[in-house]
Amino acid sequence: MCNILGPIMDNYQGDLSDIIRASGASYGSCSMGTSSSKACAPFSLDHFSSVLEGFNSNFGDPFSNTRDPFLHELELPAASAAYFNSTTSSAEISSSGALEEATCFRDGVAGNSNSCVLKETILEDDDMRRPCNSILANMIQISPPNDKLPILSVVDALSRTLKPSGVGLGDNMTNVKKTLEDDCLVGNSNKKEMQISSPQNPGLKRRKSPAKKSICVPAPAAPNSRQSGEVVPSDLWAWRKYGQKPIKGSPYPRGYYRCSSSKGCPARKQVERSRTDPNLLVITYTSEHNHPWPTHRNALAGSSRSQPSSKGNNIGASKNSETSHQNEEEQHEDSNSDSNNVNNSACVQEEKQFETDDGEFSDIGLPYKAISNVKSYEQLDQGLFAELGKIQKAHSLNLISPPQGFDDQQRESNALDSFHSFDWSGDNSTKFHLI
DNA sequence: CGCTTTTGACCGGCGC
DNA sequence: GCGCCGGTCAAAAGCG
Repeated sequence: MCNILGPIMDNYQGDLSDIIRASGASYGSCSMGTSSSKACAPFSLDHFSSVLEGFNSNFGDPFSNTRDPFLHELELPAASAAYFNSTTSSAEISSSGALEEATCFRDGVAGNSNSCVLKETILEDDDMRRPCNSILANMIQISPPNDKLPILSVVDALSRTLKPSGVGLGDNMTNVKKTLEDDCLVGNSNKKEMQISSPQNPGLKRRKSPAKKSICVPAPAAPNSRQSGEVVPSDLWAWRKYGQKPIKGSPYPRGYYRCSSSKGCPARKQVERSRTDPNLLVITYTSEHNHPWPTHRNALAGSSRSQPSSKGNNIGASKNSETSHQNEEEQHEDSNSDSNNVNNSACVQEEKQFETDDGEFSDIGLPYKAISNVKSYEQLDQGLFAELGKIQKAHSLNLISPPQGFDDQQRESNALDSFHSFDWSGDNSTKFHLI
């Protein structure tokens, strides 16, 4: 499962940010330690901190600023996207460039929704057919090659950026490079299950639209659980719900949220359950924050309101975990007690693997030692995510006021962001899932 | 008081 | 032009 770069590079048609995101997935997969993670090299703590640093600077979503350092410089001519499930090597391709619906994969295990997909959609003008880029957990999306940036230089840059602390990743990157040489640069992009539709779609006309990124995460609670409300995975931004609409073709309404951290912030997000898998939430981020991410959430009042006494059709309305840690804790407790919560069970299983396997990563630099001795999974969570929170907190200041020497290379490191804009300290089922 | 959620109304884009 | 649909607005009410 760790070897994510393999299927990517076998079919590589993307740009640097794609590779970096792929590496982010690999990072997440490897460092958390599963039975298959031995093949992956550990990352240094510096790298991990950089990853955390990069999480929060723009979108509330995990991949907000990953696009900027590269895609803003590159004018990619076309877009097609592949969604990889590294577990099964299956892939779906989309060339539309527009987000129709986030695709949620399962890893083949019934009821185990630990595979998440993120799509990024950038629609800027009528001719714009830019790549959709994303990874989350073991799901990877790649996009077409950029003829202005040689792929090998992309890999070189990635090799520098990843700062592997061991030899394994370096070897992996070498393999990546070789794979690119062997496959991609000679135009062999049709492998495995991958089906790449033509990126050229001259007749396609789209209206102007802000960048959109969509992420699919396990729903913290089933719709029919004790809490009728949608529990949205929390991130570090404060969001205010401003609307909810039933969506045609979906039995679940879509909630509309805007950033309440700063007045006038254009950031928006939409949250809805996947119509194909109610256990998954599709979160679509629109526009970017125009302010640093908040050091504290200023949205507390009214966030812990009790459920409405009537109008039971308000799926996704009565409880919002976005700004309420109390809600998150309740949800945590709820999901722990819900034996039918398949997401939770999947998470527990992964954490158990991690707990018994931490010796493999004693030199990683991540706070594994603090985790290794905990007894319960809850303690495991608290230990890990408390440490992550410390790192995150420490680096938040840098985000607000970047230190001198915050150069392009560091931004590249930040571009390796991945997962932490979701609240890792609350709901068990919404945490970053170990792979 | 300041924030939230809820929810019907409103608006604009799009297809016919 | 009309209807559908998605996105937003704003008033009402609740919470801390």
